[in-house]
Amino acid sequence: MRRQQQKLKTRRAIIDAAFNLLDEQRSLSSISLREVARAAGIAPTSFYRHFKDIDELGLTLVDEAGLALRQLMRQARSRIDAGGGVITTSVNTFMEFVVANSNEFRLLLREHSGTSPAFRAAVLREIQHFIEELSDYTANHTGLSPYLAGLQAEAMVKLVFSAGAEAIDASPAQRDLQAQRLIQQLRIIAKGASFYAGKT
Amino acid sequence: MRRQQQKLKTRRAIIDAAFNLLDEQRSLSSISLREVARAAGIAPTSFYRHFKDIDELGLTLVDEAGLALRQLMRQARSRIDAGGGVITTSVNTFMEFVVANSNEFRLLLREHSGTSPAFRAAVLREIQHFIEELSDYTANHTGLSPYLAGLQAEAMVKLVFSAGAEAIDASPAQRDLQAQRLIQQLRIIAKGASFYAGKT
DNA sequence: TAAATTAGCGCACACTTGTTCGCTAGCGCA
DNA sequence: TGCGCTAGCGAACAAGTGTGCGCTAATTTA
Repeated sequence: MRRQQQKLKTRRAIIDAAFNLLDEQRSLSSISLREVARAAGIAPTSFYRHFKDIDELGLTLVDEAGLALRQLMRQARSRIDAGGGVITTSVNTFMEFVVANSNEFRLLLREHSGTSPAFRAAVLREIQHFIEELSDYTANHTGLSPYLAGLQAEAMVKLVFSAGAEAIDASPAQRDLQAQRLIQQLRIIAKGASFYAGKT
Repeated sequence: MRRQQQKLKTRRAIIDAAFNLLDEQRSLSSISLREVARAAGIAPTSFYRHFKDIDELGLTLVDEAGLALRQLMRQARSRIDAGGGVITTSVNTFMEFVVANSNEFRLLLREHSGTSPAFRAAVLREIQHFIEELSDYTANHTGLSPYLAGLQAEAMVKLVFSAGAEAIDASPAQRDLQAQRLIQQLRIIAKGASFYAGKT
């Protein structure tokens, strides 16, 4: 059994090494197999024992990052149930994630508009998941029509991701300001949507 | 004088060649100097007669794309003055640009979240310009406070760019649907903002 | 007309890249 | 204990990269 554990361990080493390479200046398409192997402390050829491609590694990274974000949202929802505004709690949780897992978020951000169709699709799946969850939540809690809830959720998620993109390079003070602005913008959307719901 | 004209001509050839390379699968950081030179019909070393770096070429491309977009918005404003809804006209004009100049828009989109700080800053400047213009416009035409107008403009521009990112890979039918959704979302924001203006 | 400038080129160099091919050392099962 | 399996390695390859150097040919200037 110790054999498989060792294999999992170096697989983890590869993944972690790749995440660490994805800093401010690097993207998935710009890191090389050899570079990852070097950082993971293995020979370039050993990489193939764990991943068929560097693309396969990339998809794994996107999945891991998306999973981390999804887990975060569950955590945020539980906090909401414990009290506190929906919007404020969600935004603060999101911002915490962006700061604490900047490389993961950067990965999602870059590959969302990146050059690889497969990566783009993978990120889009994650975002769509996000929108659906938020849409269901607001439909249940506000009585908005499913269509309007979806419209609102889509707009909100897009704004949140957009704000996250700015926050990632900002100072803590700037980040607070951006969070405040974002919260106000989300409230505007919520008000606007409820207005349209009342009209129809 | 014919000497300088020739130089400008090959400079243009380089720029155009680079734009043509920036298709669905390529980004600024993934195109090589030699590749651009090959596409422009010159020797790799001749590239240096026109640009110091490939980064200098990149900044030139960002500037050109931003300029094209700005010119487009002027055109949109003139159409609005001639009649037609502000939101509808702007969205339609924007979508036309995305389709007609997909490589230019893709460039802005990718480098907005790309790996080069210089490119990111350049794109951000263009977007900020956008937001300011829209903010001024709405402040003048709706009587919203400058702060609220800015908040609204920022949210709108972010949504528009986000929608453009999706539209670029979509079929014409999908694009129409996305445009419709975007228009509704922008109206929601407008309504929400006016509500907040009335309250304060 | 003679001299100076310069856009463009070919050659060369030192690197980095992905991937194939045998090989070895050691774990896991019988 | 002995045998099979396999994670990991080193060498090698063909291809691509950025960039420095010196040259040519033609335009511009004096």
